[in-house]
Parts: sequence; C-alpha cells; structure tokens
Amino acid sequence: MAEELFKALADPTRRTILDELADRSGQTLFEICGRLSMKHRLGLSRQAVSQHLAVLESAGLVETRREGRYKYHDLNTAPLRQITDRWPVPDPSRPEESTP
Amino acid sequence: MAEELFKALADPTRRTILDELADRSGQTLFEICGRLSMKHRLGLSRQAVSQHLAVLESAGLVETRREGRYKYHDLNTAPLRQITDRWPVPDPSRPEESTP
DNA sequence: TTGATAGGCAAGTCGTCACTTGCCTATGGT
DNA sequence: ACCATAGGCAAGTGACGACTTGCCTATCAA
Repeated sequence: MAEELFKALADPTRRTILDELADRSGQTLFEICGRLSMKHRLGLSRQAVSQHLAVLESAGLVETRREGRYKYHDLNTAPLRQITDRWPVPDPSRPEESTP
Repeated sequence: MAEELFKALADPTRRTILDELADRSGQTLFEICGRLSMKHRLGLSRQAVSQHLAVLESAGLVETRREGRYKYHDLNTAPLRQITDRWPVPDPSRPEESTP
C-alpha cells in the first residue's frame, strides 16, 4: 500500500493532476487533459494521462465514479496521512523542545 | 525542491533508512548498513546505502555532521510538511463536514 | 443505424534509476 | 611509519517506468 502511494507521488505530472483535482473535483479524463495542456503546457497523450490516473487510483489518491459514458475523478487525500503517521512532523509553532 | 523530496521517498530502501534514523538518530553509514542487513535482510553494498543517503540529504530529509572520520546522519522530517500543505488532509476525528 | 464522443487495452521504445565494481582519500590507533 | 577503518568518486549494467501508437468497446445524438 505504501509502495503504491509513494510511487504515485513520485511523478511530477501525477502531482499536477492531484493539484487540478484539488482545484476542481469530479473532472473527466478529457477535462484533465485540457487543464494539463492549457494551464501547465503539458502536451501529453490521452493515454498517458489515463495511465497516470490509474496509478493514482491504485494508490487510493483518486476515486472514480461512472455516469453513462463519463467517468468522474475525485481527489482523496486520506492516504497521505500515513506519511506523517510514519514520520511525525514537528509542529512549527513550537520550534523545538523535548516533550515536557 | 518538491521533485527531490518525492523522488527520495519513492524508494522503499530509502524509506526504511528513514525508519531506522527515526528509531535511532545520529547513525553512521556503517551502522545503517548493519541495520538494513540485520533487521531488514537487505544485502546492499555500502555504496548503495551511501547513494541513498545522498538522495535523502539532497531532499533535506537527512542532515549530516562530520566528526573526525565519522559522519553522523540525522533525520529531519520538516520537508514532509509541504506534502500536507499542498494537499490538506481532512481530520479523521471529525469524519466529514464543511467547516461550520 | 450511423457517426461522434468518452474511455480502455496492449505492445513497443527510450530514458532514468538502483546497484555493483574498482579504485582513491582521510582519520585514527599501535 | 604502518595498517585498518570510515567514507567518497566514477563508470558500467540491468530493470523498471513514462510515453507513444494502434486498435477496440461503450454510450448518446441525429
């Protein structure tokens, strides 16, 4: 599970896809292709994006729902929690000190 | 910066190294090699581990300090914060609801 | 039914990455 | 001075991953 999560995050295009889904949830494959092309100047084929979405879905970061011939993609950030669960990040508001 | 962070996290051996540094901070290269070999049955060469540490250091996840002929490695989880800053993770204690 | 739209499957190419091997530098003990 | 220990540098290899190309299926509108 962790393996797929980190593999999914390793690619910059996939991270951009997550950004776009965070900006607007429930996009179709073609909408995502358009955003990557227009906003980020990424000239990827439709299949490339589709493969990226499959990787993100297998990591649990993207969930899909079918309606007719459309397939909508939603962001799910819950899997990211296991990262900070595994390596706790100190609170920046309390710079550094041992737990009193 | 983000690129190096996620690349660093992408490899399972590097994640195990982070685990070991979280368990015991300030280890030398040889100590880490020993732990990977004994606790995780990872038969890596010393150079392989050294290269992994270099990747982790360039991501800011590991910091080093030299003392004599020893080089100690310390974990720094602060860079992980940019992950949850970029894609906010919902609080699991309040399952789901719009901010009231 | 035909055509257009939205998406899926599979093989092939090319580059990147993890790891090894071999040799070199530096510090410390005796 | 020696030798062992701790670490670094660089080239070579093998495998995996990103992307393309080509073809196929399914839904909806005319």
